[in-house]
This record gives sequence, C-alpha cells and structure tokens, in this order.
Amino acid sequence: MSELYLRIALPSPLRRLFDYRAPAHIAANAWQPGVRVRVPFGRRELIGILVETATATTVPANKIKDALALLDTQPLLPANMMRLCIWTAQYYQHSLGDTFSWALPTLLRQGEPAEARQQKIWLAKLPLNLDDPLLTRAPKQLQALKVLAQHSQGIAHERLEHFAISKDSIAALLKKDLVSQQVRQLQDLAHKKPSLAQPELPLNDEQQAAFNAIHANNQEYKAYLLAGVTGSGKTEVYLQLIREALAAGKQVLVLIPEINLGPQTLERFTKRFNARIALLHSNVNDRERLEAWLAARSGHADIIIGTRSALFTPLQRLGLIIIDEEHDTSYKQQEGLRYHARDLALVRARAANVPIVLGSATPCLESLHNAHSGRFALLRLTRRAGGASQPKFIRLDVRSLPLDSGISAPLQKEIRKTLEAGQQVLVFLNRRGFAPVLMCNDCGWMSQCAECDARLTFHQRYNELRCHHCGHIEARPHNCPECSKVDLRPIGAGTERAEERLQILFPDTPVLRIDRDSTSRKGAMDTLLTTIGSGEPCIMIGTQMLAKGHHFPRVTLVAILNADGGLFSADFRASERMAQLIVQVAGRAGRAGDPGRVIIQSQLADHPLLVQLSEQGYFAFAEQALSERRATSLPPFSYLALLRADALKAELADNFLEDAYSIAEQLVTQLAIQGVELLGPIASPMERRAGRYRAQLLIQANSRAQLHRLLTPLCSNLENLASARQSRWSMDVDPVDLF
DNA sequence: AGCACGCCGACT
DNA sequence: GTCGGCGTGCTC
Repeated sequence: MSELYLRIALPSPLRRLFDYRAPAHIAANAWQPGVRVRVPFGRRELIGILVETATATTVPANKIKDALALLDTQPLLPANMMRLCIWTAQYYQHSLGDTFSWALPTLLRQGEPAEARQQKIWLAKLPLNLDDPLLTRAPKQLQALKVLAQHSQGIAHERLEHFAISKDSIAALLKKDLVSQQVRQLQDLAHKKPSLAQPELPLNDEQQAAFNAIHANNQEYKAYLLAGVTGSGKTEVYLQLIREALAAGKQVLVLIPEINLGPQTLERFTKRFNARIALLHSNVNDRERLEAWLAARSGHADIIIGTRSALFTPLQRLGLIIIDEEHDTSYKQQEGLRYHARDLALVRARAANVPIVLGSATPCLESLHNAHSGRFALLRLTRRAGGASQPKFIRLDVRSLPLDSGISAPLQKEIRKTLEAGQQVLVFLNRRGFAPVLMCNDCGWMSQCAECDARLTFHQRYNELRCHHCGHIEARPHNCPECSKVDLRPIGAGTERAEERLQILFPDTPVLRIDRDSTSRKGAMDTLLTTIGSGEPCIMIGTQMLAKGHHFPRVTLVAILNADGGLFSADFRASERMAQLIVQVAGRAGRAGDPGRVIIQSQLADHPLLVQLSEQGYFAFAEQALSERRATSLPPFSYLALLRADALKAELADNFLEDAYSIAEQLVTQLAIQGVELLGPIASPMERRAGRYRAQLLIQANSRAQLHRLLTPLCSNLENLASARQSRWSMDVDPVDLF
C-alpha cells in the first residue's frame, strides 16, 4: 500500500507547497482539495489548505511530517474558487497560502468551524401588552417592545443595535417576562423567493437601452462598461438587472468602493428587494462576515454586497457581477496580496460565464481602452435624471491673485452670491489639517518629519504637528527649534484653515468640515449629513470624502481650491485621478432647475488637460489622455510590474534591487523574453518613509504573457537571494501607484 | 513571515 | 558575568 501525501498551501510568504503524510486513521477519500488541515511547521502549528494529494513526494523522508488534523468534512472552497485563488497567486506573484489567507474570512483562517452559528432571536411575548404597568416608567423598554412586536420573526441579538434597542432594555424586559428568546440557525429562516419590496423607477430611453443590451445576453460572459454621468441613474439599471437575475434564481455579487458611502447606497439595495442580502464591508465584524460568507456559499443569500475582498466569496449560483464606481482605486489592495478586485472580477465572471457590469461616471482609462477594443460593450448614460443639466465649469486663474487661506477674492464673491440666493456651497480641498507646513519667519526652518522625507502638517485644533505618511505626532513648538525665535507661521492652507477663514468671512452661515479628522468620531458624519440635508444655506469644506457616494441637491456652487497637484506629478496616473476627482466632486451638486457651477481655482488654469476637461468633459479628456499614454507606451498600452524594496539603510535596498536587476537581465536573455524593459532601480519619490529607505525597479512589457514569463522565475529567484534578507520587498503587478 | 541559534557590545 | 542587538538559516 502506498503512502498518501498532502500538498498543502500554508500562510507564509514562501511561494511553494509543503508535503505532509496523511495520517493513516483518516480515510483517504476525506482529503479533498479545498479542506483545511492543521500541520506542524517548524516549531509552530499552522492551518493550511489542501491543494492536491499525491502518492509520491520529492521531499526526503526524514523531513516529511504527519499532518495533525483535518478541519473540514467538505471543501471550504469549491473547485471554482480554488482555481480563482491559484490563478490570483500566479498572476500577482504571491504565495498561494497567503493568497488563501486574504481570500478567506478571518475566523476560518483561524480554524473556526465553517458552520453558521446558532443565533439568538428575541421575540415580544404574546399577547402584547403595551400598557403593562411594568413599562410605565421605562420608555426605552416600551419602545423596544414596540419594535420587537413589529417583527414577527423576531430580531437577532446582533441586530438589536441596528433597531436602536440596547442590550440593557432587553435584559430588563426578559426579567419582566415580556420577551422571549429563541435559538435558531440563520439558514433555517424561511427562504422565500426574492421579490420586489418597492416599485421600480421608470427607465429613460438610455437606461432602457443599457438594460436591454445586458438583458439580451444574460446567460454568458460579457463585460459591460456602463459609463453614466453622475445622477444618470446607473443604480436603477443595476437594480433592475438584479431583479432579473434574482427572478431567474441566481445570486448577484455587487462590489462597492471602500468608503463610508455605506448607508445611502446600501439602503437602495436593501429597500428594493425582499431578499437575503449579505453585507461584507469594513463595518462588519468577523462573526458577521463569516455568517455572510457561509450564507453566500450555501446559496442562502441572494445578493452579496461588499468591498474588494467580497470578490472572493464563493457563490453557488452566481448569475451577475456588478462593480460600482469601477475607477475607484480602493479596488486595488496596496499591501500583501496586491490584487485588483475589478480585474479579478472580470476573470471570475469569465470563468463562471456570467455577465459583469462595470459602472462609473469617470471610467478608468484601462476600461475605456477595453471598450474601444471591443473587449467591453460600452453603454453610455449621458443625461441626468429629472432633466438636470451638467454643471458649468469655470477655470479661475489665481496666478496673480493673493489667496486668503486658499480662497481667492473672486471665489469669495461667488460663495457670497450663492449663499445669498439661499443655496449651499461645497468647497473641495484635498489637504487635511490647518497648514501643510509650519515655517520660522526668521531663519526659514520648516517642520519636517524625522522619519520621512515629508513636511509635518500643522493641526491647529490639537496644536500638533502630524506626519500624514507615518502617523508621527508632536506638540507644536513655541519657538523655532533652530533659532529659538517666536515667529513660527503656518504656510499654505488645509481644510481646517479654510474652514476657520470661511467661518470668519461668513459668520451667519454654518461651515461644515468633512474630512478624516472631523468624521472619525462615530456618527459624526451622520450629524453633518443631517444638517446638510435640511437644505439651509451652508458651506461644506472637505477632502475626497466629499467626492464619494453623497448627493447634495441644494449645492449649486462647487469650488475646487487646488487642482494643480494632478498636473505636474511624477505619477503618470495623477492627471487621470485629478480629472476623476474633479468630475466626481462636481457631480455632487446640482438639481433640476439649477445645474450649478464648478469653479476650479488653479495656478495652471490654461493647462491643456484642465481646459479639455472643463470645456469638453471627462470623455474628451480621457481620449486625450489615452492618446498620450499610447504615445509614451504607458498602460493600457503596456504592462507594468513594480518591484519595491525598503530597508533601514539606503544601500541595502539598492543592493537588493541591483541584484534583482542582474537576475532579471539574465532571465530575459536566457529565456529569450521579448519586449521587456527594466527601468531603474531608482529611489522612490519619497525616499524615506517611517524611518525606512525605499527604492524601486520598474518592469515594463508590451505583452502580459512576456511580462509573466519573466516575473515568475524572477520572484522565485529573489526569494532565495541573500540580499533579500536585509530588505523588505514586494512585487506589485499592475501597480496603480508608482511610489 | 516567524522562530531559533549564535556571536559580539554595554549594562546590573 | 548576563541581557539583547540583529545576521543567518530553516520551515514539508
């Protein structure tokens, strides 16, 4: 009888599988690919995923150990998800075991059973007696009981908070014997056929055409780029496509960007359907995540809405994938497994042979290029719902104008006019804090981070200097650390300063700041949104947080204080991102009667890209940008991989990259790889960050296949390199940031 | 990545 | 005298 070997992917950066003996007491047919196995690894124990079994191994017998335990009776990951993970690991040059770790819910990674937990459900005891004397002096409990009574199925313990019921109230009600507790499996909840909970909105002819195009081919893989201006009703098209998929008994996967667009967008989905919706975004805790994941895998959830990582949710009867705001860079993971959820969603849709819809008002250039080449079907929505027209763009040249806390005099005048007309103003400034630097007026000293090649931002509210790159915080010095004079001045303006100034300029108008600092407190964002929703004149000042997900119908003036960052950056994608940001911010405003205006303050107001964007719109801009990319052979006209390294000493990172360069050069010759260029190594744009020196080697290829012919052997070589031990390194395939 | 081993500097 | 810094090696 031959021995059975288990080839296991382990959560380790090592890009290889590890072979173990299958213990004899476990039946051979229990070892199905995709099950979790606990194994000894060096001096510790790890949980890995069985990739395949074998009857022979190349590992010397004295090194092989027995596996310790089998954790699953059926594969955790179905075959299609195993294949997707294997593909992902290969494409992104990442260890397979680590790839599984990113793809699985935390609790499963830790060995938790893959079973839905018994759920505690609270029910109001019948007959309901709201006049019970025990409740007369307990208004909170009375309210809780009322809410419970409205839910004949009861409310799950974890969901109490959602219904504003405190655990204390429940405990008190239980004591008074007015509520009862039930335990049941989530899966047991009667699963009715999904239905509409709300009437659908009528589609205009453009929406209808888009819907029809996708609907006509809802049985097989096809990618659709739904390019609709803000407010053109993309979501309604999604919703109706979802309704169709649900009616056909399919599950739908919806990916959303990683931001606090939470409530507003999610509500539209949850309110529309009587269906089981599993949520997988950042505010969902580990247990809820696991429950949602299991419900999706078993087919008990109909709609799965989540951020980036939800892409890896197994779905029994997937019928449609939707990627909302497909241009959003939060789809690209920037650490560990550097995958792009949008790109992987396309791979998944193709493998599952289902349609996929990528929606955006500002599609990324890659997607537009795919639309041009026919890989995606382009569906345009050019009109805003309710007949509102596009806002008017005005470029305001501020080269010769003094800026008052970032705000020019003509802009102040426009803000005043808008407020006097009873309307709201949105001011966009992509810079937090009071001022980006503190300077000594006497000797020229500037606040500098000790750990990074960056300035320390002055935050007036906390009287602190903060580094936005490494998180370092220090008290604001009273006098200059260099010359001891007491004349330190904040230079330039961030949102905090603009807020302060605007409040002084417009003392009778509420000025609301919306950035990471002002909304970090729980519920703070909601409070701000309520004020804005009241419709009273106000000024909102904020960072990109303002650009995402919200619509402010009473805003008729959008001011962009500093649009220049995107025009002369080292990163070739900076202008694309700037354009997307401007258009997205602009899209927050306007309504039927008054489309509103967008004033772009700039030192480079006649920069061709800015002119094109403001006069002819995003798509004209994108065409121009695409032809520039073509001329310079940049993505999507070439394929990039970025090898990054950082170390405590600059030369350690350099040595590693020099070694990497020689190995790559050698491989190119040896394997006769065509059309690949090595650029670098060079120091990263911000060389020092958090005390480490960073450098990079850019690999550019004119075909994906050739690029990967190099990357795969290159990475396995680098893993065994001596110089790799003194620096941290990572390979970023299809990088979105070049630093 | 962890984790242990091993060899040199500066502390109780 | 030891505590602890990080270079080096190894993980089936």
